[in-house]
Amino acid sequence: MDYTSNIQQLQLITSKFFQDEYNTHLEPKDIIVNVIAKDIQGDYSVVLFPFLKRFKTNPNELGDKLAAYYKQSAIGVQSHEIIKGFLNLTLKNTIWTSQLEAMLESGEDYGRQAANDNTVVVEFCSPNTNKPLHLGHIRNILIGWSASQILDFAGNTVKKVQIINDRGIAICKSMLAWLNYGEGATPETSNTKGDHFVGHYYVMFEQKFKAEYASWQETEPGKKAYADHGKEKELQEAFYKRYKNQYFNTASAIGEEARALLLKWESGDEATIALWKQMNQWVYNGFDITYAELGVDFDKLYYESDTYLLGKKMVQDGLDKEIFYKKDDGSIWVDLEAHKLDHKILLRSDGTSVYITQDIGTAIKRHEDFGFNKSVYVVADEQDYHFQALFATMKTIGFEFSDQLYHLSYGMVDLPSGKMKSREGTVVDADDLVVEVVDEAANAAKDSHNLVDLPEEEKQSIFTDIGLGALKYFILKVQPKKRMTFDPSQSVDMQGQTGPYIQNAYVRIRSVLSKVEMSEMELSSEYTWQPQEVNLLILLDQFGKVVVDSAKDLDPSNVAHYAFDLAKEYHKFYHDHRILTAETELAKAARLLLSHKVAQTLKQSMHLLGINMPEKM
RNA sequence: GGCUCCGUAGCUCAGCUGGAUAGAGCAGCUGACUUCUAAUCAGCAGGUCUCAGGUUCGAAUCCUGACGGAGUCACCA
Repeated sequence: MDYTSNIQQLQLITSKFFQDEYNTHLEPKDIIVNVIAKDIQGDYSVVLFPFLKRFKTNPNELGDKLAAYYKQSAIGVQSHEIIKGFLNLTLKNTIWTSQLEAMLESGEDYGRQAANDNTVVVEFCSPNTNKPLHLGHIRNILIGWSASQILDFAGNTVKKVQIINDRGIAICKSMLAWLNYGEGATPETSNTKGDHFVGHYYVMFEQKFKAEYASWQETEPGKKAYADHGKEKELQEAFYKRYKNQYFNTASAIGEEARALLLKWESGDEATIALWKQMNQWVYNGFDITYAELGVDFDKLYYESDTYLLGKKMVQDGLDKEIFYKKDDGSIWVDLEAHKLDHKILLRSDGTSVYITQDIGTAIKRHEDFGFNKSVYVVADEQDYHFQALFATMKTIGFEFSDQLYHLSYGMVDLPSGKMKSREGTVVDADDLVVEVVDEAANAAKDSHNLVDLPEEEKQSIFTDIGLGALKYFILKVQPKKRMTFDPSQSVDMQGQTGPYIQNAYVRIRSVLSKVEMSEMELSSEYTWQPQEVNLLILLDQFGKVVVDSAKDLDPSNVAHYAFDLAKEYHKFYHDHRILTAETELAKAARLLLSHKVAQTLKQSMHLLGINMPEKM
């Protein structure tokens, strides 16, 4: 917890050097210290260029002075070399021993940052209740979960929440289809997972609607709509695509029915509410299974049906205070031009709420509940504008905490064939995907002699860890803001830069450690660390910085790449060095303890990604 | 069209708060298991960092502009 990395120490001492020698204050963090590039002699390098002009000196003079200063300080510089403006340092062997000792002392908490007073709310997943979760939700969930873990490990108090969009026209569509065609079926009678069950009726509604729309296009009113409203040179097909929503709201019989159901819901019609509750419950039961499969949970759930009224009230208040304005048709708007945005509708002319209305209510409730220092919304980048508008609206209303709202925007997931389109049935279902990756892991393990004797249940648990490890790592290794291509065949790869590769490094270590009594092992300052061991120590030393940076940027991919680098370096070390039959007892103990720390750090890194480590594979 | 984001090896991605010769993995080709777990390791090959200017000791990284791709600009969410 109070571990200070070598780079931090070098920065601190260098800052002190400039204070002592030049009577100038430099922020330690502004002093550039790098891990040395491969193929160059040394462990760390200090970049001298930035100081040369300022202190009217040259690299050799400054470098020698600095090196001399280091040598009398605690950092333990063994030797130095000045090359092209870089001061390259090799640390004393004993520094590595003492650093590893400090790491071991921190145990599982190595890398964890001291607790601060910040509460961070992280919203993620936030599904609609009319259909099952898909690949897009999976990226969302994994990013949100991992960001939460990282924030927690970085010292914050974290609250994981979601807003469930449980009301509105979408769920009414499913309800209507069930009423008309369900014949009283339930998830139990049809032996279907609840969310899929409800989704089935949603799809059914869309199909019926589509058919109705197609035949309407052949009727006189349908043709007339094209003639009247079609733009010049607009093809029929394009027009009808554009006109679909309007048709739904004005001419569609089935649309009329759905909207009538929504009105009944809003007026609190008992039977409608009961059905709505029932269908939502089916969906929640289904979601819960998916969350459990993915290994995620939430601290608090918000429901749109609970928050939209507060949102409406805030809009009314804002109107009363003339922060917002009303158009002649009765719709209420906010002018966000001061924020370089547009005008945004807050309430429809019929008084019903739109998306942003409930988001206002939700933000307020959330602030009341947690008094957060930061509230993070994990939502795809297609909603970038929406969140700008939401935050600006909150600011316009006058909420101080509006500056603490943050949209963690992530890119949408594409398939190799292009965009996922529900209409074309190319959406990858979350549950199917999980089954697929776990099957693939089982398939890859069928020849493993390490698992043959295990009970079936234990094997299944390992396959789940590995399959999910592959899937989660594949998604999390990409920076959130980048759009990513999801190639199903690549996502189940278990070789190279993958989750299983990292898990394998851990498993190898665990296997070795299981053959000795670790409590008898002691580090000795007599042992001279080998280059590959120093490489591992350099990586381990950086873990805290990785945690801090990842928390600051809300970027799990940073942790993912770190875990891979560490695993890769370990695999190499493992290949080239004997551990249990090391040259000397000193070497054996040193390597065992080093391996132990690597295993712990790998496990912790993967934990931050929401990935479990199996003990065998 | 306005605004926002992205553009690095055949493919998937790092590196981006400016630092040394731009890195991994996959795919391709060569090798290494009677050995602590080969889901591993080593090697070969693969680049105009989209392009053009600018800033500077130094630019994949910062700025400007172009080109290419995506998103958004709903009384949808």
